[in-house]
Amino acid sequence: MRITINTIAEMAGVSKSTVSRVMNNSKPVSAEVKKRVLDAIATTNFKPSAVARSLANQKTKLVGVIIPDFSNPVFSDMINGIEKQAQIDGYNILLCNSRSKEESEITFLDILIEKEVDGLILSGFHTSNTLCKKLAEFSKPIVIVGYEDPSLPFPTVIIDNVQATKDVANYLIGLGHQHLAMIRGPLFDHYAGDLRYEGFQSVVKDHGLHWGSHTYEVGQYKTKDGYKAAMKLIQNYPEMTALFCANDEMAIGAIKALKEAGKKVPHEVSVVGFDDINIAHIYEPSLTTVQQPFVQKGEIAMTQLMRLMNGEETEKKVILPHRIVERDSTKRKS
Amino acid sequence: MRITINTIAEMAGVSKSTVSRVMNNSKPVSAEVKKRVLDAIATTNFKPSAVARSLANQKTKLVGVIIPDFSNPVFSDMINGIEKQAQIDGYNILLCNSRSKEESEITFLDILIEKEVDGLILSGFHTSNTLCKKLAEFSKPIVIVGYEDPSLPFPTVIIDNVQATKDVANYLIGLGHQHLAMIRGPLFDHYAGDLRYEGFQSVVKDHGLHWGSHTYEVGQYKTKDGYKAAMKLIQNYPEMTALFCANDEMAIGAIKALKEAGKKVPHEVSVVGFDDINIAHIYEPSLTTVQQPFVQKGEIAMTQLMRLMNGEETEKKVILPHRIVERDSTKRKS
DNA sequence: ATATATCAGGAAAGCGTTTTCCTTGGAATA
DNA sequence: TATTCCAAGGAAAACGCTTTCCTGATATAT
Repeated sequence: MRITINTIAEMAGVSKSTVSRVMNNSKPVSAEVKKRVLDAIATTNFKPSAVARSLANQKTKLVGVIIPDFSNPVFSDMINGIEKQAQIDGYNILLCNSRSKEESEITFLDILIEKEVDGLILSGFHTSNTLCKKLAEFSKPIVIVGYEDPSLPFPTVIIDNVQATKDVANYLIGLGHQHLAMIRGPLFDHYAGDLRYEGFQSVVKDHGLHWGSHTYEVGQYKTKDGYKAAMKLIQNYPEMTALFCANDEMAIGAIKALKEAGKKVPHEVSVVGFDDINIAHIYEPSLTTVQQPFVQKGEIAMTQLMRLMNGEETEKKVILPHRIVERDSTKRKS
Repeated sequence: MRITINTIAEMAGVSKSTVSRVMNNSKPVSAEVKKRVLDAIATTNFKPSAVARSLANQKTKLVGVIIPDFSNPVFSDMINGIEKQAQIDGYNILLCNSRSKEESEITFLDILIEKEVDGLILSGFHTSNTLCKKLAEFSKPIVIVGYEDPSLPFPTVIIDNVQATKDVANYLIGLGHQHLAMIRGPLFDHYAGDLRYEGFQSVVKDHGLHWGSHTYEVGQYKTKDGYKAAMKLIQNYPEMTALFCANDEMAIGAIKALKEAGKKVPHEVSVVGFDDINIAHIYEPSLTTVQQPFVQKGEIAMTQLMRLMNGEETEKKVILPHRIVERDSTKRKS
């Protein structure tokens, strides 16, 4: 026989209402009765059922988190932040790895709705009509983290990707480089592919430097994409002395390609990455890159969500700081 | 007003029992009635509440996963496997990151019990008395993955750490090395610290080679630990030509130290890691290491758990294969 | 002294399902 | 034709809590 609130009520010789009141401090209970109840709870090691509790008060203390890939350290750091913050208010996270597949996103969304999570954190999402409709129907708080989606009306936590890449361009130009190239992310993706290109290219053009279809390539953020793209750039744009990659993995692939092509990094070509994942400072040469606060991103997203779940207001958009971390893969043009 | 099973029942002009039967195929319902119900469900977009369902049938379709660190790629791969498998039977995972803190483990365990998860996967745990008691009280299936704990009576999924490290020793000796050293993990930890030392050292001794307190160091699995430990070994054991590290991160730290000390890898010293994390093949020199199937580990752990939750039997211990991946950090002794 | 407010605690309804136990009408059997 | 079965579907209990509403007793105000 399972121990329930009734067991405790009987043992303590009170009604279950009283037990509930003791557990939740929801109404005063005389000291003497309270002691009897607490004793009964302690001796039986009773734990109230979160399921029953959720049904009764229509709160699950669960938040759903949908991310595209949690092998990616970028996301696991973020989840770390989310989880850390969630713990404070006793929330648990229901983690869903969509593997960037739209059908998974839909399936997971349905599951999370059925599980009646109290809120949702989205991080990389195919914004189809089906999805938008479902998100709209889901009448509980939602926060988006890591990317912007103008078609979605939810609070967002991001960094300023355009400004960050402008900074990179200015930094490289400041080092005396005149022939800049870029390996950008895919077009129309949600991982800031366009934004990061946008900023970089605009500064290069503003300085009247060389820019055209042969000065950049597109990659899918993987090491091998960086490698391939760099190989092409070496061919098409041999004057290049500085290369900016839209994430660190591609940057490392690019460095590999440059080495193989006999171009020394940083002596002949400076390379800059983006994200500052762990490997960036371990690799040799250690990678100059744009650092963004992933853990904090997760923390703030969760904080925002908790505010919303408490019925409070939040800013529509939080922009977190980024900074360039200078390491051994860049050097003043000699 | 919320849409519930009652709404559907009214719309279709049937009792809620019938609606439930249609949704679960739990009893035959005439084709005509079934259609009315399904129509009502479709037009209202009704989703039954998982909470209410859980309360009624005493199953949550949730499994708890407690891991010590999910920034570690070793664990995120495993979670990937767990999650992938869980999806098949419609289970969701409740992820708990204990950050290796015993109090967190206890707190999470309590939470998971309250949430009435249907099963538990443990991966790295401080086996205190409190914890053991709680685990015993939790009367639902538990599977342990990644480490062995003789004091716990639960099914386990692991690799043969002792054999793996024996293989490494034999491999290095086979390459002609006579002066082997090791950077081992902490004593008494659950991440195979002792086991990995055990196997390696026994083979070295069996071959009558040099072994003593100056031929190995202890590290906490981080890059900087590997670096420091290697520095000491270079001092204390300058004849060393082969170094085995209990994980890849320490191996990379060690290579850094060796380079700085002017010892070329692999020409003067061969280095072997353990785990084959992503960085191992990206680093230069790429790292010879022991590969273990993390994703599969997670998958199998979850499969076992699902069997148990279905009341089926499972093996007490599953041992997964490992293999040495030979890369550029090792070389025949010249 | 009487009327009113305050307080602790119990009874019962409600949360949204599933499932057991009935009822009913028609088909199959005697 | 009378009896037995069976299938479809409804009523109600159950799951384990929270919360509203009520009661009776004690304290306060008149």
